[in-house]
Amino acid sequence: MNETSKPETEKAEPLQRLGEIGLSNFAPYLMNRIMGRYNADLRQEMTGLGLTTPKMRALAVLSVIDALPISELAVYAVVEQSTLSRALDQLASDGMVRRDPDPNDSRVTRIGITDAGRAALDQLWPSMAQSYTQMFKDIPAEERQAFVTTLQKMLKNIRKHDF
Amino acid sequence: MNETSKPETEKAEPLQRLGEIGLSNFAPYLMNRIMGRYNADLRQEMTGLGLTTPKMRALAVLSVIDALPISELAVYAVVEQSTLSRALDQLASDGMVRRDPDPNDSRVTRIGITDAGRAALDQLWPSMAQSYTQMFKDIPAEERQAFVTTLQKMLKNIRKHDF
DNA sequence: GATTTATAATTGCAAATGCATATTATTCTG
DNA sequence: CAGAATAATATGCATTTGCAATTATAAATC
Repeated sequence: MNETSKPETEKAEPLQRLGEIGLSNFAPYLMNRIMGRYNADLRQEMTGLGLTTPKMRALAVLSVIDALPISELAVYAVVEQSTLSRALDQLASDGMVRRDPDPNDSRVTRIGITDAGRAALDQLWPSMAQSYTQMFKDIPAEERQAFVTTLQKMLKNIRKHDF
Repeated sequence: MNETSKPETEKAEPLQRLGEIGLSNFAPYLMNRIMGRYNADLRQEMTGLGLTTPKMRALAVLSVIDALPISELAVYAVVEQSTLSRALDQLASDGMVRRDPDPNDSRVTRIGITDAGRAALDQLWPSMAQSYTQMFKDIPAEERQAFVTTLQKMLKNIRKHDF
């Protein structure tokens, strides 16, 4: 049961259909399902803090990598650029981020997280950590590690940017 | 490296922060990133077929499990019930699904996929399969299998329903 | 170095989304 | 079995979203 004979023609598998694979064996389905739950659970918490998913994601990324150009932040945060632009409007008016003009390229605006931004994220973090814990309940450290390693490979495979 | 000493008090780890873990080691981040890319890539294809993410997801689920009540379909498809309701309006008027009253419980409507629905999904499937292939490029079968197994455990851990 | 091409960010707008609620049907309780 | 609690679906509405177009700057080309 490996890639068998085929010499040049690459794979000639007859393109299995979803029904044959089954939802519960189709990784993208499972991942969407899991992240749907995770994000929905978090949304509740966020609402209380006046945050939305894009706003939270921006803050989360900035807490790790500060002073990113908006276009890069959009990639890291997995938010459409125009959506992010508006999320930043709100975050800025709430004093959670700053828009700093890039000194070298006046097209770019770099986003900085403020203390208030960090504080908001700190308030949310326990919920995120809790969801994380729940998600990996009874999954041993070794398996978690292998899982993350696979995810990293997958991201490399499909990302369009170098980060 | 197991759950160690702690008797009653559960875990006493000081709650590592995201900055310490790093984005690229935080599974939920990676999963969101990967699925964001996957979904965005697919959206382009879907637009050509007059589909949206909720519509496509409904069709995909129905291609595997037909005649689901709307509320169950919403769970499987990872779409808000109200959003799904409207997506089904469109699918129905495009002749891709049928709304069949449940004979035993007149509150429920069961959704059936039509030939046209299957046909639309068939048209989309190559793109989905292609994204899938790309995503798992150079990841050996064994590792893929382990990955899916972990995903299945995770779904069990966080889902709110029994399916 | 003027002109074309590419990149960053914002914004207008139509469509999609999620929440709360309404509506109808079912089940549970006493 | 009447009345209350629960469940399934649809809908009103304010907000959010994504796409396309716009504006402003930088880089490339001739």
